[in-house]
Amino acid sequence: MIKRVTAADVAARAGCTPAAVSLWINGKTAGRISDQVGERIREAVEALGYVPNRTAQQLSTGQSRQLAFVFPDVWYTFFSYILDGITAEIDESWDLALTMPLRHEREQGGGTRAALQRALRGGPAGLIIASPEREMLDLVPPGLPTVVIDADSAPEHCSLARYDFEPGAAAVAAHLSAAGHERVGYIGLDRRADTLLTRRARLGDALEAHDIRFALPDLLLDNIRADMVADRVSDWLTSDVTAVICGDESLAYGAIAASQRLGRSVPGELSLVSFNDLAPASLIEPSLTSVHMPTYEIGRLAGQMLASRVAGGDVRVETVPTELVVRESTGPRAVLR
Amino acid sequence: MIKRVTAADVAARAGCTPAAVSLWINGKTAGRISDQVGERIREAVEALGYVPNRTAQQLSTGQSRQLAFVFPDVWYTFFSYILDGITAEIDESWDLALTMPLRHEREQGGGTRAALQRALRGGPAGLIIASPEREMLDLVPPGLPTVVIDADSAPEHCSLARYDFEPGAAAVAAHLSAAGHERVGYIGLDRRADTLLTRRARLGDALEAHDIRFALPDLLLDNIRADMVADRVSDWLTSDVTAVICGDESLAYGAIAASQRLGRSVPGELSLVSFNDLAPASLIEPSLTSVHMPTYEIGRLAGQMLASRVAGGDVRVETVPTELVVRESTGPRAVLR
DNA sequence: ATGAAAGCGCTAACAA
DNA sequence: TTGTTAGCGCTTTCAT
Repeated sequence: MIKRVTAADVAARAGCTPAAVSLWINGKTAGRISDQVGERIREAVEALGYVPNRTAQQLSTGQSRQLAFVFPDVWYTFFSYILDGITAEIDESWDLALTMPLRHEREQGGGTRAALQRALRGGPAGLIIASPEREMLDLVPPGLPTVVIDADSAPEHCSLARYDFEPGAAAVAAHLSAAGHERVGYIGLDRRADTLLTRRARLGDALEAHDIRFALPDLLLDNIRADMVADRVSDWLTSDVTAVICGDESLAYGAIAASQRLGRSVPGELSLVSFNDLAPASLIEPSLTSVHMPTYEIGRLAGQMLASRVAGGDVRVETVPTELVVRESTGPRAVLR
Repeated sequence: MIKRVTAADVAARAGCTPAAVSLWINGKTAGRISDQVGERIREAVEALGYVPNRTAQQLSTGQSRQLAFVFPDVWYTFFSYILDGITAEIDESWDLALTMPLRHEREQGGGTRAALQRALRGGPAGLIIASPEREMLDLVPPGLPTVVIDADSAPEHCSLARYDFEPGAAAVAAHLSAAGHERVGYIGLDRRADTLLTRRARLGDALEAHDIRFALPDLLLDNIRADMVADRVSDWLTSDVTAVICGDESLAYGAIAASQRLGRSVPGELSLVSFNDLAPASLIEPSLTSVHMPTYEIGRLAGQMLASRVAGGDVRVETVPTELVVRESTGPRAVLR
């Protein structure tokens, strides 16, 4: 760490004690610091460019001004939306420490537990965990204000902001059914995250209610890079299905590419639906029919919940609905050769 | 912060002093701690679940295990690539604290200075700053190991990893010239970042060498959201130009949408080129002709440079070339009505 | 209204 | 080889 100006330096210049500087800095000046001394301190702080040492403050008070945000993968724009929501709700007195699996941790699968552990050792005052995996949440110290985003459930002592996938999934099923589809396939992410498993489960229920069945075993991928997805999809996709549902938007881009490479046009010869619906969904060609998840909103919600929690408020659980946005990537069931 | 087990607790149980615990924890046991005491400490640490308090360590040693990464905007996937590169080069003993402008800071323009200040008060051992603005770098304390990414220049005491835009820009000019374009327009981002200004400057030089001129005043935007970009482009684009160059890929998506909305097909009636070339460039329709910037590689480079700098190595400056990737969004000059 | 002093949990220099 | 002591920079309680 770099040698910096300390409260003692300021005190020396202002002709008072470090304690007075502390009081003044923290605005606890009422009935404690006279105006003259206050003014001298102000001048000295200004002149010396004094900035309190957070580490010392933290050690002294036992309170950190750091909020930690743990998320599984840098590659999902999804987390940009959440982050944007969170930062809209917290003020500049907080430090936001983002923690994600390191590259080698990700390569050997997951790494989110390790990421959480690293986040914890920074001694945060509050914690936000996005799209956690099953085995992670038991690491969260009870007593640490925590909000979990995008999971079915969380420990008692954690606030929770989650999606209700039921309406979105029901709409997908109704939409595909109306278009005559009866045999579909599912492409998912190979991670044990609540949110992913639930999307699949709600979808399964909804499709069953419409007598639509999965005609291929699910394709589970561990990577969302479009080119890698495209390769795997090419080997998997057969003429057994007339529609494919992707558990996440990121997978759909590769699926579209693969489908076209195989000579099956979208939506002419294959319909494609996804979950997530971020900005690119409406930009690609064909634009993507997708279950919209209000992600910026859930980020704001999480930010609010954490702020209130850290301030001593109660644990809250909020659920926001999803809905289907129909675009160009779905159409009537193809007549198969 | 949660009440935790301290070294004193461990010492009490092991029948030694806190100092011995510290030595043992830090592996400085040679000739200092006997095997018997060491074993008792090990047992006590184990039984009590002792984890050293980072804050106290940091205050005591003056050394933090935190690396700070400052970047201007969550919305650029660009930074995901960099982050991916950085995390490939650092090990788990480091905490990586990401800092970006808060939402309200961004709204009133920039906020990157504020973000840097927030990063600094965490007392990082090293610093990476991506795509800085002109007035930021003077805030960096000399003596703090720092690497600047994606800027023309940096203070003496900072390492620098930058792009050479000259080859990319030259290729753009040659490509457009060969296709017969003579009048073009430029869409940029309204931020005083070196990288953006330099892209524009190198492009200007290169086009001039090919007698291609800017037939419209540059359109400078403060937002990269495709829908907002599209609106502004619609008002700006005229038949004076047959090709448009975007300073960043993110702008091109909106530009394509706007162009098509105005009834000018791409590339039939308008050619489009961008800088940056991230994954979506090859996925959208038409795929984007773009100046490729090796961003993951520059992230790794930065990670290496910082690691070596923190370990006492020298300041380094590295420059990586850019190159044009020709795809579908450019074609022969349109015959204008 | 002000100053002195203790202590947060750890490390490092010192003495024993 | 071990134990003691003095800080790191700040906050806070207690005298003055």
